[in-house]
Amino acid sequence: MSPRYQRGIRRILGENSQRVTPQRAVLLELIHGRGGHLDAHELYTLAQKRYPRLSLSTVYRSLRLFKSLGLIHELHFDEEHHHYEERPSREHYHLKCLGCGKIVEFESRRVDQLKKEMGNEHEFEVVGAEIQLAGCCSRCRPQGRGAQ
Amino acid sequence: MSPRYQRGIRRILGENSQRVTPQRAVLLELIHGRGGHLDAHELYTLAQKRYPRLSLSTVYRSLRLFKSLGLIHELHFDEEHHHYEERPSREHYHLKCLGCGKIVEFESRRVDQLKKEMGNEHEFEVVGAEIQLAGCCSRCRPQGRGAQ
DNA sequence: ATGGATGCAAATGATTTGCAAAAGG
DNA sequence: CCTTTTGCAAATCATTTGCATCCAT
Repeated sequence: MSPRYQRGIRRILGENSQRVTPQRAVLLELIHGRGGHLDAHELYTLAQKRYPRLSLSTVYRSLRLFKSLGLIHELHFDEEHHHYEERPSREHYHLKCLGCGKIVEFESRRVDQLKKEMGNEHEFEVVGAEIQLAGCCSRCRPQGRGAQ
Repeated sequence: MSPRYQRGIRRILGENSQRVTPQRAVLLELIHGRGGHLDAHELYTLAQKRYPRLSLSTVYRSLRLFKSLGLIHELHFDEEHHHYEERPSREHYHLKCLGCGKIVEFESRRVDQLKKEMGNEHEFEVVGAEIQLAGCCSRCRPQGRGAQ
């Protein structure tokens, strides 16, 4: 998409002696462009519109590569498959509505405190946190807002 | 195992008009007895020692039932399959060592604060949290202890 | 040119399901 | 008894892999 992003891709792949194929470029652009939390199949379907010869195995191979290079994050919701998002500049977490599936991203200083605290308490060097809060958004509650 | 636990199982299954089969009893006792975080296959192998006729489909069917009754929790680590634990009396979270795979359970008031805070901020009624911290335990670091 | 990347189809791993037989209440 | 549950095998879904061909460098 943006030439700046294209350059970034080339640099990171190149530094790791990975080739920049059109398949990889399309996939990265999709993950970058849509802020979404796509799974492999959604990504496959979307990417095929731009590159019809694309195969599903390439999607999986690319996702594994991107993950290993730290370009993307894998999310583990309460499902049988994973979802993916661009690696965020700052670690963040997810709040998911059990009614409509809407996902809200959030950050919180409390999590940093939690990581530090648990690291000390259990003698761990904590390097990452994955948090999914589950709940019901205002649209999915009859009242429309408020607590309870 | 304990007759008290047996009675608990019978009550909960009975109230939901679910039969108490030896297969289910063995599985629940395993999940209850071992504090572990077993996956379907581990559970299958262990349960087969006590009930050799057991089939893997029954394990999966039972896990789905137990989950739907709220008897167990499903954990989503960074793997292709899930793990299970007995439903804890109080919600807790997990800290996993990337070196040896050791899992430490923890609770923290900070998480309750986080849930409340995010609920207000995003107009969600938050009903649950799943948290996995990843890190390196003292045994898996050369220094043996201390931070960084 | 040439080694890594892809497409395809087949393999694998995790989980679900159809169905007849077994068994809990 | 009668309905639910089970075991088995086959089906399904997610993901990986072997291999001949293709293509980015």
